[in-house]
Amino acid sequence: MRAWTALLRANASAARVLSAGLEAEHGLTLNDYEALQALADAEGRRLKRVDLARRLVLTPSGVTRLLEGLESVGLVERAACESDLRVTYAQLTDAGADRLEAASCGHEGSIRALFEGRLSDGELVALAEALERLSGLGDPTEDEGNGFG
Amino acid sequence: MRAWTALLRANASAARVLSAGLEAEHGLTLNDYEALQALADAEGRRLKRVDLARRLVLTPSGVTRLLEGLESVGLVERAACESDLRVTYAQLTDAGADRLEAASCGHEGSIRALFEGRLSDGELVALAEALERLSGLGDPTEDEGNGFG
DNA sequence: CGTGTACAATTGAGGACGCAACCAACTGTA
DNA sequence: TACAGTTGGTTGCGTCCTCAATTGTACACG
Repeated sequence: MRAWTALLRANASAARVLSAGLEAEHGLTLNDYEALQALADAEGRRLKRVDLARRLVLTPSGVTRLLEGLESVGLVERAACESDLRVTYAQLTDAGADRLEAASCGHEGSIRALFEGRLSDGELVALAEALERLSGLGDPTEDEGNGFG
Repeated sequence: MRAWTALLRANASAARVLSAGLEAEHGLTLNDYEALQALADAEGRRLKRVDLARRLVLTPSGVTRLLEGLESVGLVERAACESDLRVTYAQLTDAGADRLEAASCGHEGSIRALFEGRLSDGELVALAEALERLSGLGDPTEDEGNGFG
């Protein structure tokens, strides 16, 4: 998760503004964008749908619906898993990578414009780190050595 | 906005857990709770609907629907404004104050339990302060001298 | 080799919320 | 008084997301 992702979650109105811009210019919602980015960062440009859900802080059903849209326009496709027939990978297509590439520059600029002058780089990092530490709070599956109990 | 409110916004799963508990025990969603609290804190225990919307980071239509529920169970009622016939106040009733009182202790305990061990008090304050500084980010009505521009 | 439990993914139903459009009332200008 | 522009509030509609239930597969255990 990039540094500012958690900050956007805390700021509904900022997220809306960004999402609207992204949608107008590239036909992507903020969640679409983050899904593409998660896939682009992943090994082989693909992720199990369950893992993508965790990464986006969505339920599996939310991911199914999110990917529906991305699959229908060819930015993501399904890929089978050889070792486990239950899992379906979400695989970033070349078109998806291109779209992400096209959107990322403007998007990151928008983010910088939003945060600039409000938060120093140091603060941004500290904040993101602290929020990161809280991520998964309240998640029933949270036992990944978070320095807890 | 209390210190942890912004932190909950950044943590969807934690917010869901709290909301579920609140709903099971007191019949209130997290937003219901925060609306009651905003009214309880306000002068005369009442707020213009527009102001409540800003406080809860909701649009006016969201507030209309949120208050629908609270009005239907008698926790909030409508009150007219003498000087401006357009405005309707959301007025906390005695029942609403009682319900808030009943819920607050357990709720704050739940929050403490969630955050405890992850964040020191100092970190909590620093984080909340920084998030506070970002609040309203992207809001078109943001011209309150945020050191921007 | 069946049988029970766990898990990935999807589907149907419903909730929360934003946006756009709307109405009513306030304000300033002439 | 007449009119335009702004603001408070509500409603219709669409979107996104969760929850609960379901299907198909994996894996342990007798």
